[in-house]
Amino acid sequence: MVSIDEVARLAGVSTATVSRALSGRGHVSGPTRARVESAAKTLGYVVSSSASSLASGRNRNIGVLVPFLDRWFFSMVLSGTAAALMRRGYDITLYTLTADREQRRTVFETFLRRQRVDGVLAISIELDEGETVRLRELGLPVIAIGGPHPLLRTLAVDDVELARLATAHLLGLGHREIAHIGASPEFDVDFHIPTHRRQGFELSLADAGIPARPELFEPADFTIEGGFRAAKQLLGRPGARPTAIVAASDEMAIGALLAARELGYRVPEDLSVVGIDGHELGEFFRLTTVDQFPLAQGERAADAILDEIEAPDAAAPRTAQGEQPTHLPFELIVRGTTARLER
Amino acid sequence: MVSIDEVARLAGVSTATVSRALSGRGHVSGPTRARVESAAKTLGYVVSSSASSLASGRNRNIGVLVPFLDRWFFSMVLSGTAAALMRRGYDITLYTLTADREQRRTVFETFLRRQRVDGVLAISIELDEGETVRLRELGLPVIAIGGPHPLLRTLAVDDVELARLATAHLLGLGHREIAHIGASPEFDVDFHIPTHRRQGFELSLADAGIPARPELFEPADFTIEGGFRAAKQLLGRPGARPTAIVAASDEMAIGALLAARELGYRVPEDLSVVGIDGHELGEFFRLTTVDQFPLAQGERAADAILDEIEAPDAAAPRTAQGEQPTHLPFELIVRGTTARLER
DNA sequence: ACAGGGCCTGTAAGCGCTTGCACTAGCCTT
DNA sequence: AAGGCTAGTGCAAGCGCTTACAGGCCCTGT
Repeated sequence: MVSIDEVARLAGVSTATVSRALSGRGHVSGPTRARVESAAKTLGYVVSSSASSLASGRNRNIGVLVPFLDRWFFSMVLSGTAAALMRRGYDITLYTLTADREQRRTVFETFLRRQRVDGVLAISIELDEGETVRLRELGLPVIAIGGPHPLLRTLAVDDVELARLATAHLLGLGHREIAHIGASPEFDVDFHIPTHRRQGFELSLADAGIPARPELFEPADFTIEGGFRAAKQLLGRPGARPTAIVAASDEMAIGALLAARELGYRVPEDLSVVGIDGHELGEFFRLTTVDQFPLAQGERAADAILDEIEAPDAAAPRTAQGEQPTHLPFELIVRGTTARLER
Repeated sequence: MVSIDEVARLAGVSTATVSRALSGRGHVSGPTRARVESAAKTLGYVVSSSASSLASGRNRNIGVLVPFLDRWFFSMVLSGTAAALMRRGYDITLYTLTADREQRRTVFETFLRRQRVDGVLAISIELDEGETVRLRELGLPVIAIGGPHPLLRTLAVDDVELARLATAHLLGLGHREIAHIGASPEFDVDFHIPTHRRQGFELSLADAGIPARPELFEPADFTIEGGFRAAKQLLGRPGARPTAIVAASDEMAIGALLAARELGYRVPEDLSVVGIDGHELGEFFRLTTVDQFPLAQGERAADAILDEIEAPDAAAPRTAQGEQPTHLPFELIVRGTTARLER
């Protein structure tokens, strides 16, 4: 591997000047910089990250914590993050946090402490207090997507409002018997997303003067299959037939769609269904949904953390612990699974 | 951050001994090792990766190249890789290779040359010759999953056999009019996977003495929607109605299932459908498929590269360039979408 | 009893960069 | 005209580890 000395020799300057020319720090005259750059290019020189990190304390590397890689939502956020970081010349080191406490501990106490990253992005991941503390103790910028996290700077959608928007759409179409497919209590580990969405659903009904009816709530597990089963319950039950369903995720909404079809319901004529998330399959199923733009979420978080790292006054944003989460945008996408209630 | 000197002082030994005790290289007596370990634990010491890398040339870090993060198959392979690497104490640095040539070049010429990784895993990614050469020039172990790659050590399933197995299953059930949903030619960039699967399909038919009928082939784009459209073509066409379909991916098979349902076919009574891959949605749709265990593929590749890196005789495996790809296992999973042909 | 050979440990020389400091030269103030 | 600045460059001291080398010790075989 070619080293900085060879570049310095070829360009006829000291290694200090090469370092300054290539990193853009300190003063280097135009012609000198050009000579150095051309020498580096000729030799195919790239700074050694370990030597550079050791000397400067900077890594050009961000640690990203994710709970799963194989779920659509997280993949999208991660995609956005990866693209944005790469654009700005940063590497991304991936840490998958499973439920295995022992392994999680290793991540926080060993992997993240190797001084390999300049900042940490926690994507949609529930952290216990110890983990949060250990994260803060790294002394690095940390940004969480999805929250709230009491002690971390957080970017999150307002799940209550999200669900409220979905529900209001159905109300606006004249529906009154609206069911909700949410999550079983044990799924509520995830920042209470299901709970918040259920709250939004109920608040929206309340706004319209409609009392919540427990028999129109059915828990599921955020999968297509779960949504399918829940919808079968909801639609197969004697009495109380809803004319519309708000599912707390697009996967569950799609499951509901398939269930409805199997039971002979026409969608949207006999039943309206709205989902939440903006899942890629939504388009095929013509699913009306509230999109939360996960790709953009990832990009935004990546840019935010790099801004924080590269900010001259690094102190400012991090002191703002416990601040209100920054709210991310979402949008109702009306497609073909919701329609005005005919009576 | 606590440094090795503090640990040395607390344990009453030299930094050299601390390094040896903690890394397991060289000889350290039992009691000394114990003292060092306890001192390290007390102080919460973790070796600085940059200092360690600079001094030793080892990074405990593997670069992983993927084409997409948001497709189920790649996510699964990556999941497996991440889990296996973490188990063995390695970090994983992720590089997403898009179609943007310029950006790809940066990855090969800058990112990967920062001497940050000890090896590279190329997951299901088509590399042009220049890229392959640059990869080899890194002087690091490289393993590709999915191939073949002429110049790289490769782990891959035999796509011809995969499709052959799927087709043979239908033949074994008595089907003779079997259609195939494969890929449009422009999708063949991916190692000719579609082409190979089509070959397997046709070979299997030939084995049974059945001539290939072009009207029973329909191209699609590997998505549910594509499979749906293709199946509609196949099943809606006058004359030549197939009694079974082999789809080159589970997503397309699911699309076909939905199309069949919409056209009033009962599956599997009127139509058998078999997919390929082992997609998570397969279970819900009761899809018969040939599983290729992507998670295990990722784990296996990770273990293989670590073995190569940690092997005492590092020379051996890498000389074997251009060797035959190691073939990965696959297995027919019979579920509910295929049945014996009733006549 | 003594050479030979492990085992265990310390000393110190780097690994390849970055950056504080020193210095020079030119330019701007006053 | 003198002092003060700033830009541009080089020198050299680290950054926090790893490891070759050397030395001391103890065990073994003959």
